[in-house]
Amino acid sequence: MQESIRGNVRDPACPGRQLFDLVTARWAALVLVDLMDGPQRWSELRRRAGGVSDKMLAQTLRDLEAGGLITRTVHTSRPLSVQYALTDLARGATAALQHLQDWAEQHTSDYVNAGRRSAAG
Amino acid sequence: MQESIRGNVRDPACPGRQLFDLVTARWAALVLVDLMDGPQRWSELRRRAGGVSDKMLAQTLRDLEAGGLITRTVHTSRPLSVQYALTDLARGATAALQHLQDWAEQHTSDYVNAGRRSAAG
DNA sequence: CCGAGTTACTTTCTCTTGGGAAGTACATAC
DNA sequence: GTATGTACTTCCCAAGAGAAAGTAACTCGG
Repeated sequence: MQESIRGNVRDPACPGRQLFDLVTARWAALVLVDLMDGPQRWSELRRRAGGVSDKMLAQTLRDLEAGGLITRTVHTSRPLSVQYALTDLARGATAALQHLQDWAEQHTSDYVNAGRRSAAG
Repeated sequence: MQESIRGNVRDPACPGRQLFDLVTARWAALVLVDLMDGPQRWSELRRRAGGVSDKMLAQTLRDLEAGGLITRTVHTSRPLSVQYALTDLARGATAALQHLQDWAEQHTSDYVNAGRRSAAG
């Protein structure tokens, strides 16, 4: 059994905060949710994340792997492919991230309307 | 009744994606969860966010207000105080963000251990 | 009235970060 | 040899983030 060390997200020096920053990072959040549909390759992730650059995808993937949230598997097949998959550790985070995405998609209209408050009355 | 326009977080041009980026922004996520405990003042938020600079807090707060996620109320009392509070729109997001923070705090040990994989065997 | 302190920001300066695009390595197809 | 495809890496430059000082309105003390 693991020690029940509870991190503190409010403390910038706590690793728990780093973990929080890691999963809420600009591209990490998108990538993690994409991976909920199953393991995926570089090119798939790049397409689905929508707007990510090669450089940022590589960096995001490496950070996520270093943090133990995803695994990287190289398949030395003919054109060479690499698969990325979620670890068990990541599951809880992706669930919350998925809720956040659903919320954002469902409330898109409210958000757009909030930006036009001056024209509302 | 609102139109049921569902945003698409994968599309970088969709306002739903902007909304997602807004709530997952570095400091916005911390501030939104802090505000779940009730309306708070500038100095409170600054203390609780842990490590945010004045500039970034101001910018985060303004972005959040512009997006309709928080309200800003000025109390022209003696030393001057400004209170920030969540809007109804923000509620769904803060709930998910809270889950994410809880997850990060609960799995801090796992994260720390993942970073030491080379010493594990 | 003058200076010090408080709160809520704004501005400036500088260093880090992020995006775009080209380059690399390996293999296939022609 | 040239073009295509996958999975990255490197370089350059502009946007962004942090530190710290400055600002504005008001109060207290002398």
